[in-house]
Amino acid sequence: MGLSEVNGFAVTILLRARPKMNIPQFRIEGKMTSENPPVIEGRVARRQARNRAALIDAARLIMSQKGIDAATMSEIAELADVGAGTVYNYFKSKDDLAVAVLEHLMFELALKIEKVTNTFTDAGQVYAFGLRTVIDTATGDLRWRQLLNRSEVMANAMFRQMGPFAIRDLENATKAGRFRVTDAPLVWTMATHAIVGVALAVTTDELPQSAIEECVVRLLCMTGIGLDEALDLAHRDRPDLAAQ
Amino acid sequence: MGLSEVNGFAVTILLRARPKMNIPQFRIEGKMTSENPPVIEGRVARRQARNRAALIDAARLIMSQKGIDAATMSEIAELADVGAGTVYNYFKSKDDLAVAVLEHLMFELALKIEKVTNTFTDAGQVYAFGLRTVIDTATGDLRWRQLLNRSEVMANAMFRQMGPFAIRDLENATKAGRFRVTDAPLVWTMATHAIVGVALAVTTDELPQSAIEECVVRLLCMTGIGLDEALDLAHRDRPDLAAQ
DNA sequence: AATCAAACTTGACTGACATTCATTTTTGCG
DNA sequence: CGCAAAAATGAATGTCAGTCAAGTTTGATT
Repeated sequence: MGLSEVNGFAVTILLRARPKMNIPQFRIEGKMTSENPPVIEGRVARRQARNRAALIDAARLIMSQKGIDAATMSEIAELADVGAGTVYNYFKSKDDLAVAVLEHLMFELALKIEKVTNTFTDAGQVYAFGLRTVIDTATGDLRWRQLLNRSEVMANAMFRQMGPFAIRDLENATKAGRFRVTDAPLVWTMATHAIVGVALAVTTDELPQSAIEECVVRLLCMTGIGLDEALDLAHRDRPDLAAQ
Repeated sequence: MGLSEVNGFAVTILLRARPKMNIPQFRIEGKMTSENPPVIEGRVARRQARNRAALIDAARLIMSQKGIDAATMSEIAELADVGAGTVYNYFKSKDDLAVAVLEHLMFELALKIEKVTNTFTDAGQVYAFGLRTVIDTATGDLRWRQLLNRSEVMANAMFRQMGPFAIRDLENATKAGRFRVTDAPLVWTMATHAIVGVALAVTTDELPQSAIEECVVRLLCMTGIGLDEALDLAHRDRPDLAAQ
């Protein structure tokens, strides 16, 4: 929804990648994970919130189209309808903006998953469902494809935004005797990087589509349940996310 | 061996990162994975081999010092003692050069591991030992630290250069009834990305040093042996690699 | 040894940005 | 309305990655 413009690809694409950047400074504080519009004080604050959101949105659009590196700050600024210099009032650097975009994306997905799984009774199944949804999204959603190329950033954003949920689930399932995880953050770190790696390989056709299913199984193996139980867990019914 | 010069860090470091690059063309063919100096025909060919090696060496030195993005082509060319333009006769682009550097590094390590493990009798143990060695190197060797920031490239190089060995071991161990792996390339893809991710997190102090041990265990879990067997395998005696 | 074309080198130059900063505009307030 | 502080702006700066026209080297041929 909302990908209307920029139908094909600008034919004028210059295959650029990885420029150099300087050490930046900036002013405006304030986070805003986009979920929670609990009335913002003051007109300025509101405009800033709007600008920030517009920038993230514009960046998301352009970056997921041409890739993070090929996106230029000026076009992002223009699409967000602010001056080129203004971007730096909101984000320290291009990379910082990219991180914001990715975290935004991840947080949205985390919430979507949370909404479905909070009715589940088996903590293990919650984790399994989360894994599968993330991989499916990463390989299926066009908007993610280009972003996968910066895997550390992607995996990091995934770690931070979905981590609280994932780690909670890993620990719950362990308490319930379902999993055997001693260091949940470690397992989740490994999972995020593996997911991004596999997603990248699948979208590049280095791995077949079918690897996704098996990937979920292997990620479940990492939780210390055996292969058989992992297979069982992975193949259980899974409710559908209300498709994006 | 041979890291003599550049003792500390140039204090003049400019924190740069990710420039833009164009689509390149180039001429000279020829690989040369550095292992196998089987007499190269002709003076030209020899000079080219020397240049290529010098470039990879220079790039390795500088990139592992300032990071891949912050390294500039000119300084690499200068250190390798060739003209700035010459680099492009050997490598299509900066990224291409970086890939060559990483693959070189990986191949060396793969051979080192191979040399030790080809006396092992248990295929599972070979894989386990390989995993541990890679993680130890990635987190311990200073020269690797900076390179981890481009995780996709790193993981990719690892996949390609060590993959033949790793996949062979996974399959052998499976045939021997030791592991239960149906799709070895997938498992190895997941492993490489997870390894790089964990190494990155450890060198960044986001994960404790102790995570390394547990990481090996969890990677072994992915092979379909249970947690207990994984623990057992991970804790077995491991011969030392003749230290770098 | 002299000649020549092909194969290589070279480094000055170009085009592209990311980021900065002097100015201008907007706000909030007395 | 008048001001100082906070924000926005876009022209200007600095830094490369990658190109290319001109200069060298090579080895084959005479």
